[in-house]
Amino acid sequence: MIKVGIIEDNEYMREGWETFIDFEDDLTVIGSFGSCEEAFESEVINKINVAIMDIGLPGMSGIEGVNYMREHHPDVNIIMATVHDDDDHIFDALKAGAVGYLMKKVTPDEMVSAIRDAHNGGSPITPNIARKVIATFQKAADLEEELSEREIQILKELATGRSYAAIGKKIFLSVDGVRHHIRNIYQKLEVHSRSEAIAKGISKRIINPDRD
Amino acid sequence: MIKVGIIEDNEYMREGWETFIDFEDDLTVIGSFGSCEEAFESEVINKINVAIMDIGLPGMSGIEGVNYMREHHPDVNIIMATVHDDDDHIFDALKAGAVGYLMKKVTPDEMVSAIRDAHNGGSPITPNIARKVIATFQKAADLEEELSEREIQILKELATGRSYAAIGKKIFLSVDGVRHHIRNIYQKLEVHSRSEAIAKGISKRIINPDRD
DNA sequence: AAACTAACTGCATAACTATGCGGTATTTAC
DNA sequence: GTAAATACCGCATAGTTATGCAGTTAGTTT
Repeated sequence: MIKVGIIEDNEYMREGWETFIDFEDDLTVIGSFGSCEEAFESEVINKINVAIMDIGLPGMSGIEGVNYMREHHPDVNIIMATVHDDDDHIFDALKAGAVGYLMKKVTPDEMVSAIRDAHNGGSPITPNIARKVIATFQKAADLEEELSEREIQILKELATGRSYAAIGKKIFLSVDGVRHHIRNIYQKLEVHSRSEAIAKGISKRIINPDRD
Repeated sequence: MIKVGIIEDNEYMREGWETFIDFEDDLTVIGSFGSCEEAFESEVINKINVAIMDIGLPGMSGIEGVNYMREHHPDVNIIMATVHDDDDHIFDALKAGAVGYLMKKVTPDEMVSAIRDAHNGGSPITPNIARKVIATFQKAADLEEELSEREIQILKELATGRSYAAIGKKIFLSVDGVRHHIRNIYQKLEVHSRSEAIAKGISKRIINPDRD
């Protein structure tokens, strides 16, 4: 039995969700709240398995609520359910720790399916939003010139904080040889400093410090 | 009618997929190949709407194939279907441009549902992989000390390439005042240079150059 | 042949970064 | 009162970065 919590200020929507979620054999709504504050004061907050969270709420916003939940009730899986389909809301919610993101016009079938998905370790996201999220992993195709393998290698080294001299020692070039490549990198990335090159290189998925 | 292409070196698997995909009213397999090279030489390659792509293929790998498709047939939606559930394969595939990622043990129902999802602008991903992908957006919780708002602001400025003096002018501090904060940032992030701070700040989702 | 390009190198120099050391002012706790 | 922590500031200095200018070598193109 998946225990569901709903945090949504519109009471008609809240009751509508409650009704069709409770209709499912394996789901039960154990708490339904008009605001985060109300939810956090309840006795059931730590018994919820999956929470459906609106973003635009009175008082504390849904995103702030996710931050709070992540800190105080980290085992609750939170799905955002909202009208906001802009990047800021999407990525702020994911950054805060939401595991799913649904547009409010989602069908009852899709909602219960999403709850099960989230409970089973998945990440239910409305399709066009999911595509938007996945697209952020794609290597940028809008650079006029691609960096060579050598340039990418050097950019990776820049991101580790190494000096030109240390990089040169590692790849068997003089300091000025390294600098020559770095000039090319800056030109291709249309930046003017090491800092900009690193930031842009990571943002455009040319390098990835977590995995390189 | 969604036109499907299959690129998979195991012929039994290929035929199995073909059979149940063709069984659907709205799906049809218009091409089935044992390798990327074979697929790219075919006359139907540019008619495919959704391609199911293995990663471990003879000759060109599936990920290299995605890179090629993205360049030559950018309208084809590619779903990886593979046994590899490690980060490198996942993120290399997404980086290359795959819109979906399925573990091979996926059920026939899930596969056809994924094809429709991808065709309709979504991003079908096996649940535990999707969760892993979404988790990369979460702000890191493993830092011993959180950066203050002021420190985050300064880190954002560092990533733009501004000098300490320019940053100080912007936020009404002396160069040495800025430097004082920067020392604190380095300490909290456990880094020793501007470059490392920027790379780590982006990786840990403390700052996001695309949106800041 | 000459011209062009890319990779590597060098030198000079101004600006910038990071470190060490020191300080003041304010707030909080004992 | 004292002590500790935080935010801001200052100075000196060595190391590093970025720019401008120049060069050599090898390969490719005209």
